[in-house]
Amino acid sequence: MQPDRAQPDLELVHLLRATAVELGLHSSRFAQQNGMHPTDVRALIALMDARRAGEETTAGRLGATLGLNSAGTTALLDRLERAGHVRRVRAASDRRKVVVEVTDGAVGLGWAFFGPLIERSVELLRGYDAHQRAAIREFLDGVREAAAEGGHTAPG
Amino acid sequence: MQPDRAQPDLELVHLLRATAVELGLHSSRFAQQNGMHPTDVRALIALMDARRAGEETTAGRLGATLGLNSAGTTALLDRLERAGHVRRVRAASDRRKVVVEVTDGAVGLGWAFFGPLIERSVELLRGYDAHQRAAIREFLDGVREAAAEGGHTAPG
DNA sequence: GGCGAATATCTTGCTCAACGAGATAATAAG
DNA sequence: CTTATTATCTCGTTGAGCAAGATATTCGCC
Repeated sequence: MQPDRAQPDLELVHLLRATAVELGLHSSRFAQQNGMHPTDVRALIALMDARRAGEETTAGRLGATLGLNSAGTTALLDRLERAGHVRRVRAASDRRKVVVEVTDGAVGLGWAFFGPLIERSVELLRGYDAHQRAAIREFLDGVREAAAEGGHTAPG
Repeated sequence: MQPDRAQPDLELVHLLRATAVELGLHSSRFAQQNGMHPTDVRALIALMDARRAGEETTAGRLGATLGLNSAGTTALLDRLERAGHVRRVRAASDRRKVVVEVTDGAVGLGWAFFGPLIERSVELLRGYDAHQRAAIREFLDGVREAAAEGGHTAPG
């Protein structure tokens, strides 16, 4: 297991890592441009993912997804609400619960920033045939699973 | 540009993002298992990358890479040195500079944790032909470049 | 060779995200 | 109606990172 084998496959693995890093930095820029912290962006993404899946997100569930304790989750929601990115709504069914709703403004902000990147990615994918897309899908899914082994943070 | 189009290409973009997130969480677990913070792991990775490329890394250069100011960089190096992951060595040519060296222990720690994931990734890649690998490489590289482009402006 | 400017790192004092512990409010069980 | 459970919030503390400035080394100039 030498660290420096000039192997084409290893180069691709490094490229995947570099891409992951660059995506993280892209999110950081979004955070900084809007006076937010990385955690705030992660929270908004988690909330939008849940919304896309048609699920309600409570404060506790969001905190668990992000790996925050209750105090941190409260502070996070305070920041996001103060900035107008989310609304706290007491659940009608169980009034202990606080359902977190993303505002339209935050959704628009996210699309304006991440939209171009997503569109560019889709455009890139159009250039490949079914065989190639299957390879991309399988490779990414395989790496994702391998990385997820040994500790699970429940997705939304 | 609706957020919820059930489009195969969009699914692949989401998969890439999910993979990037999972790789980030994998690094976080490494950090937590070794009593480190995310920044410390980023620093070690940057140092090992530089070493792989045969470059010396000074304190200032490392801080610039990570986006830390000098105070933060000093504190980071204090943590890493206290934990035995790096050594500070005054450069012989310019004794103002501090060259940061990763210890063998830290390298071993990193390989023990990230090695299996890298090997699994290489193994996955062996299953694809040149055509498919080219697609993976081009797609990842294209997304990386798109994400690296700074000029995305959010609406006011 | 000595002096001031430039460079690289470290020190000090502060801010704020996140933690632990526990309070408060609402629901569920007996 | 009383007690246990669940969901969120409050209070006090820790520590990563920042801004500003101190310290140490090198370079340019004469």
